[in-house]
Amino acid sequence: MTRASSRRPGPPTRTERGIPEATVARLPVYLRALTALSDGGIATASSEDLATAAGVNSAKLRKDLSYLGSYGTRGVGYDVEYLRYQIAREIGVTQDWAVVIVGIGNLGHALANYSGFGTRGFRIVALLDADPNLVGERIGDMEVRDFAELEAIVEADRVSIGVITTPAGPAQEVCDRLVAAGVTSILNFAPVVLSVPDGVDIRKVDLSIELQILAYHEQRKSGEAALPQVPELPAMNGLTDLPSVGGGVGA
Amino acid sequence: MTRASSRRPGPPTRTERGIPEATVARLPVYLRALTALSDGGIATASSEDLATAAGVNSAKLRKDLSYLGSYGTRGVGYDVEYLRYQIAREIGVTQDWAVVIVGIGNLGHALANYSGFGTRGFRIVALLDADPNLVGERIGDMEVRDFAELEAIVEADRVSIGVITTPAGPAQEVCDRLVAAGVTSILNFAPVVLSVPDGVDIRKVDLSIELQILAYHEQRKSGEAALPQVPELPAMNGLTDLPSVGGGVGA
DNA sequence: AGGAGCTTGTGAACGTGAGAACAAAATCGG
DNA sequence: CCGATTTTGTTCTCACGTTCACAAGCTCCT
Ligand SMILES: NC(=O)c1ccc[n+]([C@@H]2O[C@H](COP(=O)([O-])OP(=O)(O)OC[C@H]3O[C@@H](n4cnc5c(N)ncnc54)[C@H](O)[C@@H]3O)[C@@H](O)[C@H]2O)c1
Ligand SMILES: NC(=O)c1ccc[n+]([C@@H]2O[C@H](COP(=O)([O-])OP(=O)(O)OC[C@H]3O[C@@H](n4cnc5c(N)ncnc54)[C@H](O)[C@@H]3O)[C@@H](O)[C@H]2O)c1
Repeated sequence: MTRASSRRPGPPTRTERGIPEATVARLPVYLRALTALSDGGIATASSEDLATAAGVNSAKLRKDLSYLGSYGTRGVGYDVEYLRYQIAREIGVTQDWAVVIVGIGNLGHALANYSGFGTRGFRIVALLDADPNLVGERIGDMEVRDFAELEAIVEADRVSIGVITTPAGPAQEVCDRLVAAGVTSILNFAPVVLSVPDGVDIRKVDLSIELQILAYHEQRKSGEAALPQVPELPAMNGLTDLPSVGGGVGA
Repeated sequence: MTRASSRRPGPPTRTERGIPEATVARLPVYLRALTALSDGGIATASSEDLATAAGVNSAKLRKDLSYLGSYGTRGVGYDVEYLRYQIAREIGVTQDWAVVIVGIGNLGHALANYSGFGTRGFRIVALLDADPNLVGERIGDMEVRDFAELEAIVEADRVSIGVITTPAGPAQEVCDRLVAAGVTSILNFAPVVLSVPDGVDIRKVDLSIELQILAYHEQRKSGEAALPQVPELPAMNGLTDLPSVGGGVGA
């Protein structure tokens, strides 16, 4: 509210260091590309190089980077190490974030075994499950602990990120417990829409949805003019016959 | 190119049954919400009900559904079963799609054990891995087969969707093999940017990126006015000193 | 039969994102 | 030291996505 109250069509009125969501979502990709270049011994890279490595258009990449500041050198390009550090700082992965995983079944085990976290700014501090048969099991150098310990762990380790890999049924309940315990960011793998209060960020990873999106495009590739234009299929009749149960869904 | 070549501000010139990507990405969510309502014995639901269940704004939901046709009844709402069928048909999950999974490590095992596919329009026809020690292992009612069998399997089972859960290193090579074998849609879990020819769709699921996006917002929540405005940090000096290795990244 | 009350489908306004294009800045060769 | 060359940072324009707001259409009650 300090400046830019004129509300003119001008530039999107980026709120004080506010970076567009679309850009935020690409920064990690750039970060990874830079790390790869760095590991390959490359010290300097142009926006074209980086864009290729990240799989985006170079104009977009330059504009994205311009939100962070002017970290390139005209006529030369970007210093790989320097830019990498700046992006890491902007994202917030120069420090380590403590993470808990709830629901150590198929997927939870896979995540627990995954080594790619530590190297990327995250530290798994606890594996939690409600099943007494699982509690105590060792996975790598960690041990599955009882979900009841959640609150104590969140407080002790200053956990701000929680990962939900329970079945869909208990996911909302688990989510509520996480939020109540003080977790303010949640990554959800369960196929449900979780509701959280303002101030809590939530992202979901949903395999079925990804596959269905692929299926849609796949169908259009093969189908094209194959299917009858609009099948005008089964019973639209059922509707008028119904006693109109409608209305009350959930809340 | 048939009609609407006037290029006027008018409606987005939806190409013959072309549904906006953003809408396609939400249809699976609606489908799931409808299935839940259906299982709950609800026969009719308003756009408001559906929107709540799907976690979106009701105007958006109505507009999304309007791309499929007019399947609702004014003053009443949508017939749950009927709409569910129409969406499933539009996405293409009234038929089953054959899927292969390549790379049966931590994540591949989890996916192989996951029961949520069959019920959603997908059928896993093969689990493939290059590691001879894994080949032959039974997972559920399937057996891990050698990656060399890929081409035969793709042809025999008309596989159009492939899932990559190998490490990042071999992912591009695996991807190329899949494409060469005839797979035209790929879901990639490896943290690399895969390049594919036109006509092949690719989607990625990237855990680290999701966590980093959460971290960014998390940092802004806690930080706000805590950090020094622009740390103006380390060596931008390094740049001018360098022999300017720049240029040749990859290709 | 006619009007009251809902709820859909969509037109229009607004906001965000992508990409082309170019001026400004830096290097390098002469 | 100057002009050619390279590559960034930014401006402008167009496309896409979201949300509001309301007329059209349906049901139900009187
Ligand atoms: N496995 C996959 O490949 C896969 C793929 C896509 C989506 N998913 C989704 O991910 C989630 C987990 O899948 P999975 O295959 O690992 O399931 P799973 O059944 O193997 O594991 C779920 C775990 O959660 C635990 N749990 C249940 N209720 C709990 C509670 N209230 N508090 C704490 N822990 C609890 C269970 O004890 C179990 O260990 C599911 O929602 C599933 O739909 C899984
Ligand atoms: N495990 C996780 O939770 C997790 C999380 C995020 C991302 N990922 C990514 O998913 C991928 C798989 O992870 P993971 O933990 O299951 O790894 P993993 O090492 O356990 O499994 C990889 C499997 O791929 C097989 N493989 C290797 N090269 C192959 C080839 N050329 N052809 C066929 N198969 C081949 C290996 O034999 C192995 O079985 C990785 O790219 C990883 O970065 C994993």
